Amino acid sequence: MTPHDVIPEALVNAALSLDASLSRADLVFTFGETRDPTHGDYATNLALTLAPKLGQKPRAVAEAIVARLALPPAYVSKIEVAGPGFINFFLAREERAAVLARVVAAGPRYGRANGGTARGTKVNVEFVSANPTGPLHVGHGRGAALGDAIAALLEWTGHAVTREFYVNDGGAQIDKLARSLWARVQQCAGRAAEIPEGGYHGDYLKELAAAILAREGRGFADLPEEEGVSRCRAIAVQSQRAEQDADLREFGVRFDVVFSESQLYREGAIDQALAELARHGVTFERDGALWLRSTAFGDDKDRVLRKSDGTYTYLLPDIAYHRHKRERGFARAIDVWGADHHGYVPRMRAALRALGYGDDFLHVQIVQLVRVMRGGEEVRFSKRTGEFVTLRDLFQETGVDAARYFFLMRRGDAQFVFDVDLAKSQTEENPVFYVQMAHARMSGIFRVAAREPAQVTADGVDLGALTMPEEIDLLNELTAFPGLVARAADALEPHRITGYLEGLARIAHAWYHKYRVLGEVEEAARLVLARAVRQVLANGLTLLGIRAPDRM
RNA sequence: GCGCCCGUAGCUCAGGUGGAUAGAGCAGCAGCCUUCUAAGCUGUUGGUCGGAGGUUCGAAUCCUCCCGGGCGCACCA
Repeated sequence: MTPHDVIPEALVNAALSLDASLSRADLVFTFGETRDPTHGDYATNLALTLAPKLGQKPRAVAEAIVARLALPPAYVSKIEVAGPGFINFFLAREERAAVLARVVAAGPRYGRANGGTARGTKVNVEFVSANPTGPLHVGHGRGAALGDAIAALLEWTGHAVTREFYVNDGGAQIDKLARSLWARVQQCAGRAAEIPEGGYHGDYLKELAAAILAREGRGFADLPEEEGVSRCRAIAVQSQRAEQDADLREFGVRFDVVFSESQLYREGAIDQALAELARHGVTFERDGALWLRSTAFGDDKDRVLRKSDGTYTYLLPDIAYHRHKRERGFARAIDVWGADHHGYVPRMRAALRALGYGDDFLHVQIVQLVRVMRGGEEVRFSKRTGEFVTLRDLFQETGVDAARYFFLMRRGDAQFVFDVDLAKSQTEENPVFYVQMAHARMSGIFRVAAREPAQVTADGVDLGALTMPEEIDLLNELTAFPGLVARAADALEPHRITGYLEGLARIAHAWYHKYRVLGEVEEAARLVLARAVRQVLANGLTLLGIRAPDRM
């Protein structure tokens, strides 16, 4: 039980006792850490929001609530009504230090939710989902880090999460890839051949073509064109998928499910989706094509599902895919998409409405494209010209930890400039090193003391010895962590965790620099504090998929 | 033209779903190593929250309009 559980509960009970007509739904208020220590440790605006409903002055309501507040004995040292009607709580010293016992007891699980409303809810997080037409670039890396962290946040708050990768292995892009590869095979065999219009010019197809000829023999180039293209298609998809998987694995991202578009065709899911849309009466024919009446569901124009040439647009398999997710039992589907797809959101949402799904089923998290800076200049990349900044290039240069951290330290929907030089630097300016260094320093204390952090507990230790301002700050920060994780998960915003870690690391560095642990009269208490700080730094980093090293 | 995202210190960005005097980090300036990592710490300068209205006890946050940037508006994916 943390102050975040205890005090709000007491507030609710006190408020309800004020007036018989009040119900829990009337009590809308915030409770949280204060920014200014003179306002105590925690504050609530309950009286301010309640006053209009009761027709009384906020400060009078606040006084009435305080008078009826039933908190455990010696829980707070002071409660005051301040400003326009805030209620400020000053935690008793023993209660503040009690967080250390909670951290020690929970260990790597500190910050995970162990109860609540959405326990075990099945959530599907689909991310990266790069077409198998080439290597992963830095934008995919950002999506990978973000999707993985969002999935982790949901796991930490008790959801049953499936990490999923969708492979577009049908459609025109793959056809172009296959024909581009076939052209490279011809060129490699010494024949004149052109990369088709809109095809792929990258060197990786040259290398793949050479490998094919080496493996299959030069007769491969003599196959009839359609057979050659067909075999190139299978080889190209398989090869690109294998490379993407290898990159992702090294980047620390693992998927539970890799789902192929072709599976939807094989299972008849496309036709089923089409039939269900027809059954809902939301399709119509015009100009030889089959359309979805998406304007009836918030889209700004109707959309083609089946083109006049009989083939399907991308929308239909995508509808079938999300219907498939629903039928697999997921209560929510979170899709992490690149910014270049954001115009696609309204029609997807409209399609799911047409199927009768609630708007809370699909959440599309847009991830803005990444610009890469090195040596003060922007590094350009383009699939068209074959010039790449691949994800692999990036994390091999900066390290996986730095790359992941950088991708996560900004909101996903904000534009982002990746400073390669900063990510590589091993100084305080680099936030990931700064945070990891704080963890390493806490570890260093135990190394010098020749003690295992796990063996240091709060049992029998006088935690009242922790009285310095930095120590009070640290205790408050540690207390705030579980609530922060919950809010970050709710908002699907991992960058809140990096911000928290930098703040915690800052105080930890200041504390470390200013006070000694070993050999001081406060040693026992400070060792417990160091252990708890180390644990929470590690938990936050681990959640984000970043290592917490014991030495740098 | 329409839609979505964004505009906060010189720079890069936070700002807990409307709260108290808008915060960090870099950069700048001034300091700190016989000590568990100076791979660090301390102090300090710096603001018309793009602009104008509105909603209310209270707005960086919500609404409207305008300015400026990015992206998207296919019988492509």
